[in-house]
Formats: sequence, structure tokens, C-alpha cells
Amino acid sequence: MARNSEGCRSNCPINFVLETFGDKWTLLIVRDLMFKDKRTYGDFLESEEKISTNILADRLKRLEEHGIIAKSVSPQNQSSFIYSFTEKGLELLPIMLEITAWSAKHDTTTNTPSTFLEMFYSNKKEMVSTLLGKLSK
Amino acid sequence: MARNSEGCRSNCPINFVLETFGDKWTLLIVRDLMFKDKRTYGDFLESEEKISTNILADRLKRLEEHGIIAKSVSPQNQSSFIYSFTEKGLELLPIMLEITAWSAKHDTTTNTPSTFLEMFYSNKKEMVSTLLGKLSK
DNA sequence: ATATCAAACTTGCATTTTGCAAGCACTCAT
DNA sequence: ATGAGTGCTTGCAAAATGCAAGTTTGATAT
Repeated sequence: MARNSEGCRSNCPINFVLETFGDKWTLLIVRDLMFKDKRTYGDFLESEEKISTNILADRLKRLEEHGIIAKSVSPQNQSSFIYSFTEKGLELLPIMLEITAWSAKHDTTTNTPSTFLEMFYSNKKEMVSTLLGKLSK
Repeated sequence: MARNSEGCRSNCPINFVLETFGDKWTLLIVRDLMFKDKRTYGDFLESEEKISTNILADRLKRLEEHGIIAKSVSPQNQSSFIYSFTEKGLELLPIMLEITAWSAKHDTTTNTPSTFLEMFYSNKKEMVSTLLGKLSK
């Protein structure tokens, strides 16, 4: 298939995110890093959707290649790696919150607290900046 | 794999959207219906990313099953079908705009006009409601 | 120094999904 | 009745996924 200079099928912004996040697993890693305090390979493996090890390795590599996350040696444990967001990755936060809101509204089995929707609809801007602040620490 | 009563791997809101949109094509159909005035099977087939006919048929069926889009006979042409958003589908608009903004910022080859980012950052709320109004006609 | 262990992958292989080409069915106009 | 337009369906090769098992590397205990 034809590809542009970024390796994408087109220059469309919707397609651009699909090239990185258009699968069943990548966004779950972003979720775990953003909202669930997961940081290591082992942490991600434990998530309830049970990603398999080869897929996890592949997706972490791709997220790093795309400049969404960075990998560094853990200060506590020299034999473990810590994954963290780059600025580009952190900026996915508004997308993640809009997705959460949509699902909270439309999924009858959601685990999202009902207070989330109220807070988000009444004060999006502040919620985003507060969370961004916490994540940047 | 274990599935909940909605057929999902978990009750997480991020995972909920992945169950429907976690592939390379589904969101392009949403894009075409939302921003590119595409309405018919033939319209979607013509998009620049060149979706194949069997995948298109499958994704349209799934979007309809998930209550995101609806299918009706064209008033102009009785042998053609028109796809349109349900309310649930229309409510994907904020997600689509956040995705567009993120890509516009991070994709060096984006076709998004630079004016989009200025408008979106300075006045998200109005932009969403204006577009929603146009799409609801 | 050597054995053990834990963390982070890697590999092999069966199953599933995708992508491409071709074909089919059902209108509608002539 | 026939041909064109629209919306799919089918068959099959290629790629991605899922599962289990194995490998590597550095820390820790003996």
C-alpha cells in the first residue's frame, strides 16, 4: 500500500493516530501508564485484559519508536526498566478523558464512577490541567 | 478469553471503545461520515486509504450492531442505502476533534489546516456545539 | 565464584484476522 | 429482456495474534 514520508497511508489526522493506536492493545498500555500507576513490563502484564508477552514487547517498542513513551533503568532496581510518558504522550490526556466520558455514558457495565461524568462535563478545562499537573510530577 | 455481559474483556471505558474502534479501519468510516459527507457504501470505498469491500461490509455491520450508525434506503435512489449517525455516534465528535488536534500538532505531514488548532484551542466548546448543530441537520 | 532468582524479553507454532480479486444479487431505466 | 449501478459475498494467500515455553541479563544469597 502507498505510504507517505511518515509511513502513513494518508495525511489525515484521524488516520495518523490509527497508525499507532489502531489495534486492541496499544491504548491499554497508555491507560495503565496514565491512570493506573503501572510503570514496568511486569506491571503491564498483570492488567486484567491479559496482554500476551510478545504483543506487549512489540507495542512498548512501537510506542517508544513513535516518541510516546521513554524507557529508563529503575533507580530502585537496576535490573528493572521504568516506562514513562514523553510530552507527546502526556498530551494524549484530553483524548483519553473524552473516550472515558463517552464510554461512561454508553457502556451499561462501565466501572467509571458516576461522579466522573459530572465533573468532566462541568469543568473539563480544569480537570485536564489538574490531571496533567499530577502526571508531570 | 473471559468476557462481560457486554461482550467486553473488562469494564474499563478505554477498553470499551477498543472493542468497537480498536482496528485500523472503523474510525475512518466514522471520519468519512462525520467530516467528508460520505453516506453510501460506494462513497466509503473511494476514500484514499482504500478499504477493501469485505472489511467495509463487516465494519458497517458492526457499527450498526453497536448502535453507532443507522442504515436506510436512499430517498433519491431506491437501490442505494444511506448511512447516518445515531445520537450515540454523533457524540463521538469531541473524541474526533481531540484526535485531530493531537495529530495536527504531532504529525509533520498532516493535512489539517493550521487555523484548526488555533480555533480549537481558543474555543473548543463553541466549535463542538457548532459542528454538532451542522451534523444534526 | 557460584548458584539462584526475578525481570524482561524472544521464539515457535497454531489460530484468527486481514487484504486482494473475483463473483453474485438486486434494483432501476430502457 | 437487458445492461448498468450499487451493495455486498466468497475464496484464498498473507499477516497479525495468542499461548506456551525458552533465553538473557543483572542482582542477591551462599
